[in-house]
Amino acid sequence: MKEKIISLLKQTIEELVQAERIPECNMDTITVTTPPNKEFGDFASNLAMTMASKIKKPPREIAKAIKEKMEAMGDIIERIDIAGPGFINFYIKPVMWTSVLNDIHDQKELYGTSSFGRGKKVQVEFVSANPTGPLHIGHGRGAAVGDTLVRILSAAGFDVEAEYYINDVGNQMNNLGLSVLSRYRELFGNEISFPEQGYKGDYIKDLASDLSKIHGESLLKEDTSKAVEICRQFASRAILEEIKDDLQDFNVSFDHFFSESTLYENNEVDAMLGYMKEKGLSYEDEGALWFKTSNFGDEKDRVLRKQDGTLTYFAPDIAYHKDKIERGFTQIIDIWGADHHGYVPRMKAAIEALGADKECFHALLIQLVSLIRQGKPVQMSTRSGEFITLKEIIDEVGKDVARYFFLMRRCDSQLVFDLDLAKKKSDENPVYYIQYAHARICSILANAAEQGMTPDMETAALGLLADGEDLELIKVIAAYPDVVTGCAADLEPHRIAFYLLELATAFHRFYNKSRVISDDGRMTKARLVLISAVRQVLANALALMGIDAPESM
RNA sequence: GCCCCCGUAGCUCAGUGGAUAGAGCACAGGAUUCCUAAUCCUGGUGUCGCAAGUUCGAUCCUUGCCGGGGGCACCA
Repeated sequence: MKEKIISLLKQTIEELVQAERIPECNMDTITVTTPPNKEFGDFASNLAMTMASKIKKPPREIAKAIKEKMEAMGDIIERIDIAGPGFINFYIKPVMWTSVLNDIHDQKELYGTSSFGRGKKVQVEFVSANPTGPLHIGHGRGAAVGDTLVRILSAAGFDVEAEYYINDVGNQMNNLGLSVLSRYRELFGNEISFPEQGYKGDYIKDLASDLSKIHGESLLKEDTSKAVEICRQFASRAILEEIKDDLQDFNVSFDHFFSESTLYENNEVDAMLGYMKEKGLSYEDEGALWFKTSNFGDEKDRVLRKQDGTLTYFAPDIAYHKDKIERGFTQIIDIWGADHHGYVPRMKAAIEALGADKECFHALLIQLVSLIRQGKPVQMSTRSGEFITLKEIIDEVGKDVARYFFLMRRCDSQLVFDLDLAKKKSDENPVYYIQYAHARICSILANAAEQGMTPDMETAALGLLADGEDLELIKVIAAYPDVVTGCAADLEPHRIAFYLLELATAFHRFYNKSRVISDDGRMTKARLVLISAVRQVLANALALMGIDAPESM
């Protein structure tokens, strides 16, 4: 509907320009918004005010010219008001709104999708936790945000790939092997000092125990380096499988798991270093190899290869992003924990140095999650191995509630996850409130079906809905496509969560004021079409968040 | 010291270069012979952290300050 107003407005301006009533102007900046108050119409534009300074005419005069022209050509518009300093307020003919019911009926689960993204290739990389331990609650937020963003971008017409980068090379992995080996030796009574930087969680003991069932005592006799290698491989594979299981239980899926080790196998890291040298972007100093990130806006240069000859984490990461660029993505979106924000300028520098447009790279930073149980914070520390895992959260509150809670704040806002609220099956819990709206509609539709009535577009008199509570509800579902494209354009998945709450509220209000199945046969038919459309939109929006739409509760 | 994010109702948080800044919770009262009461309705509160600047217009943009969190590695 908003799109229709914008195109009408553009057409009007063009005609006014041709008639030389106003001079040429830029049409791309036309904005149409939903006004803060119903009294100001269904849509409003501040166009006349923004044009006023450029063409040196009073805004109300410009608005008047637009109003006269547009009112004459509108099948959609009932009337136009000029208000305040020069707002143009549009009032849509009530009957026009009911056409959205036809759209929803025709498009079903595709209602809300668009060609906004024009099929552009986009990659979203998220979670990417090292396979050194189970996913914890912080990863959960990243997973919920990333997966939902992928679904939204896809709905908005982008060609999206979801990728998980596995850091399966380097110190952390060695550390994992050492930790498991120590626990393994412990099992056989060998008192071995546990590595200082080792992983202390109980899952390490479980892995050691599994290993002992396969290998018996044989690893005790191996060289330490070989034993560590065996432990490392066994543990990282097992942990990665567990991560994948957790993600599946969380309704999160990836198109591609990208292993860091393949960068070395395919010589991509060396190739990147060669590229840097060739372009004169790297230099040797104090025995280390540096990358001139300061040429691209970073505050200082960064080390690629350390004095001891080993590479920093940054080096393979550049090679990884080079690989992404070469795969032809027009947008590369990385979802990181907010503690990595200092890493953004150097990654942007790398993207630019690699010859790509730095605007194509977006780092979405996810703020911290803290847990509250019985009003008290739950202490967590990765180092001590005391952290709440994603699996524990899912087991305790369920996948749907967890996903919603992770998405009910803006990404850059810290999140307090209240476990008691999450488990409450009452009106305080927004997830059940929303799902209940869907279940209620299903229940009404089932009752209607028992009486031999199903929603039928052909025979329903939709004109009956162009008023009162019915119209209010229609306006909410009509806004849905704009919400989806808005989320995609600004990379803000949390807006779906807020929209769902708004839609559920609108439906519950409608339910309490109006009966769907009544003695009035014509109204019953029309409202069955209406609630069936509402159900479809609830289901579509819930699907974007990866949350179930239950038929009964 | 430098950098990033946040600061909006009692609490948790949305929101916007524009019109009277919103929701949920909490608190109080009310609604169901009828499609699920996991529901709805009615109540009111704001120095949009502080100050200056840009603007016809700033809670929003810029700068400085205050407060909270995070980051400043030849760790990953």
